[in-house]
Amino acid sequence: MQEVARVAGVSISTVSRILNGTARVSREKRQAVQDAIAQLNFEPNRLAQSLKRGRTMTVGVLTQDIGSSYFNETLQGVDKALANTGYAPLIVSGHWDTQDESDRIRLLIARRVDGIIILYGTLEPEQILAYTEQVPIVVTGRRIEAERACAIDLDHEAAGYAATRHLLDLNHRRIAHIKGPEEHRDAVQRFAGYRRALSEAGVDYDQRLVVNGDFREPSGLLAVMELLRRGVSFTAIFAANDQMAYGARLALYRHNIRIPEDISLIGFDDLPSSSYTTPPLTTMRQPLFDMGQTAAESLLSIIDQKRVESMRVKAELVVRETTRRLT
Amino acid sequence: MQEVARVAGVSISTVSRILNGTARVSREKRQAVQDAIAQLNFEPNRLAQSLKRGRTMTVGVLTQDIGSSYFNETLQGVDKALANTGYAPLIVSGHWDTQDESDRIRLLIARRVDGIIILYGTLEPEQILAYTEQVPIVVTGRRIEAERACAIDLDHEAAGYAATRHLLDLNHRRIAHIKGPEEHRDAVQRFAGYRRALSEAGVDYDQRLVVNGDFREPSGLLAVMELLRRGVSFTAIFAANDQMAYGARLALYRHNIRIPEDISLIGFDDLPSSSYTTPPLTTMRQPLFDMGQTAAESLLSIIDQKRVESMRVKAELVVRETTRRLT
DNA sequence: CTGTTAGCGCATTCAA
DNA sequence: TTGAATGCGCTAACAG
Repeated sequence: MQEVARVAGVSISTVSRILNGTARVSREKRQAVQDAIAQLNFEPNRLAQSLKRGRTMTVGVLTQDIGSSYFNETLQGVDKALANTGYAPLIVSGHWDTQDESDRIRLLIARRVDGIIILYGTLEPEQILAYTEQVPIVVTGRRIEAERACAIDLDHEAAGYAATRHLLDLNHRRIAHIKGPEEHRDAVQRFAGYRRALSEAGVDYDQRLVVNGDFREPSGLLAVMELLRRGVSFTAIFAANDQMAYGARLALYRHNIRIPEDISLIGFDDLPSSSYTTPPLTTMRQPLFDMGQTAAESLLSIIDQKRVESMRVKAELVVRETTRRLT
Repeated sequence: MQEVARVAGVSISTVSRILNGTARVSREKRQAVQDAIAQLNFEPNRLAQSLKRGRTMTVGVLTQDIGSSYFNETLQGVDKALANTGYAPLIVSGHWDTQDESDRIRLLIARRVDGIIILYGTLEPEQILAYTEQVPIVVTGRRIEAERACAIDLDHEAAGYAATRHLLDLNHRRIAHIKGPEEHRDAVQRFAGYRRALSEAGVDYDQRLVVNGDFREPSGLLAVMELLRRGVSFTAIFAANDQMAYGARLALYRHNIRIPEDISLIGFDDLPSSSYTTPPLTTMRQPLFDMGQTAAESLLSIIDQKRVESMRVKAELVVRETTRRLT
C-alpha cells in the first residue's frame, strides 16, 4: 500500500479510503490511485485487514469426510448460502476422530474465523458448549442450548419409523435391517424407529434380521451375505443409509435375487446417485442441502448479533422403484 | 498474549518464545506461562503470526463443484498430503465459471495463501501464468511452463483410445459415444481418442452414433434415448464419464436392454460408486486421489524453493462387468 | 535466560 | 479533502 501511495503521490490513508470508500476523495487522486493499483497489480492484504478490523469474513466448517457425498451435499448448501455475503468457508475435516475434531476446531479458532459450522461428528455437546464461549457455533445432528449457538437437527427415530412403516404398509412382515455404527447417534435412532414401527404393527422383533454395518458400501454387501448365510427368511430390507443399500443391492444381484420382485429395499439419505441406481432407490430423503444452507444462514445471523432458534427438520419418504407391495 | 504475560508475570517475548520453542526458558517461567495459557484458554492469533512471518501456512484449492465425487476424490488426496505438514487447505469453488474462477483466485491471493492448486476449470494457461507471478501454482488438467509452477496431467486422448480399443478388442464395431461438453478439453480429447481407435481399426466413423452430454447423469439418460430414437444399431457405448454412464445404464434398464448381454458399456473416471453399480461398471480409472496428493506435494516443494517437474499420469482400464465379448 | 522495541499491512482518529 | 500517527497481536533482532 505504501508503494501504491508513493506511485500515486498520496498518503496511504488516502489509498485506504479509496479502497473502502470510507470518505470522499478528489477525482484526480482517485484516478491516480486506481492507476497505481492496476499498474502494481496490488491486492490488499486481507490478513492485515482482518487483524485490524477484528473480523476475518471467514466461517469454519468442520466436516468429517471430504470424500463423502453425504457431507458434500451439505457443504454445497453452505457454499450457496455464503455466496455473495463476503464470507468464505474454511473447510476442515475431522475424519470421524474426536481428537482430530478438537484439533481442527482449535485451528479454526486460532485462525479467528467469525463462526463455525459443525456437521455431525463425535464431539460431545458439552465440549461444543465450551467452544461456544469463544465463537458462534451452529451444529447439525445434535441439540444444543447456548447464547451464541444453535442446532439444526432431524428426528432420525421418526424417520426410521417412517421407513419401516412404508414397508409394513406394503404388507411386508419379515423386514431385515442393516444398522449403522453403534457410535453414531443417528444410526441408533433410526434403529429405534425400526423397532417401534415393528412393535406397533404387532410384528415380533427378530434379532436374526438385524446386521451391523458401518455406513459404507462394502458393509451393506457383507450384511446381505450374512443374512443369506443365516438362512433367515425376509422379504424386505431397510438399510440405515443409501451407501449400504448400494452394497446390499449388489449382493442381491450377485445371488440373482431381483429387486423389487423378490426383495424390497429402502435406504436412507437420498444421495444424488440414488435416483440413478437400477432400479432407482426408494429412500428417506434428508434435506442435506437445505440444512447446510440454513446452518450457514443461521450462523450469519448469530454473527450479526441476532437471536436464532434451533430447529428440527423432517425426513421425507421418496418412493421410487425398489419397494413393492406384497400380495 | 499481553494478558498471558501479565498473568504469568513475564514479558510477552517470553510467552512467544515458549509458544514457539525459539529459545531456552527457565522451568518456573515456562510453567507459569503454561498455566496462564490454560487458565485464559489462550490461542495464539494466527493472523498476526502470518502477518509477521509472511507465511499463512495455507494453500488455496480451486475446485469447480464441491458436490461432485470427481473433484472430491482429488480433494481427499490433497487433504491427505497436507495432513501433518502444518498447512491447511482453503477450498473455494469456481462453479465452472471463468469469471468466478478469477475472482476466487484473487481472493486466495488477497488472503496471502502460500500456494494454489487449480483443479481443472476453464482458466486459460496464459491467465494462470500471470497469477504465477504472485504465487506458486500447481494445475491439473492442462500443461504449463513457469518458474514457480507445475502441472499434473493425464493423456485423455490415449485414455479415450484405450477405452474404445477395449470395446474393439471385444469384437464390437458399432460403438456409440456419449460426449462430454465441448468446452472441456478433456472431453474433446477423449472423443479424439475414440475416433483414432475407430479409424485404426478400420471402422468407419458414424456421426449418428455420437451424442452430446454434459458430464451429468441426466444427459447420459437422454443420450441413450436419443440413440434409440435415431434407430441406429449399436452393440456398445463409451460414455465420456461415469456419471453419464450411470444415466445411460438407467435408460437401458427402462427399455429392458440388458447389460452386458445386449449392450456393453464403458465409462470414464472410476468414481467410488462405480464398483457398486449393478453390474459393476467397466471404466477407465483416473488416479484422482493420487493426483490430488501429488499436486499438494509438488506445491509444497515449490513453496520450499525446490524445482519440480510437471508430470503426466496414465489412466488405467478397469474391466468389471458391463462389457462383454461379442461372438 | 529475559525484557524492550521495531515493524508486518492496514483502518481510523485526530489535526490540519 | 488529506496526512500523520496509533495500534490490531505477534516475532525477532537487540541489548542486557
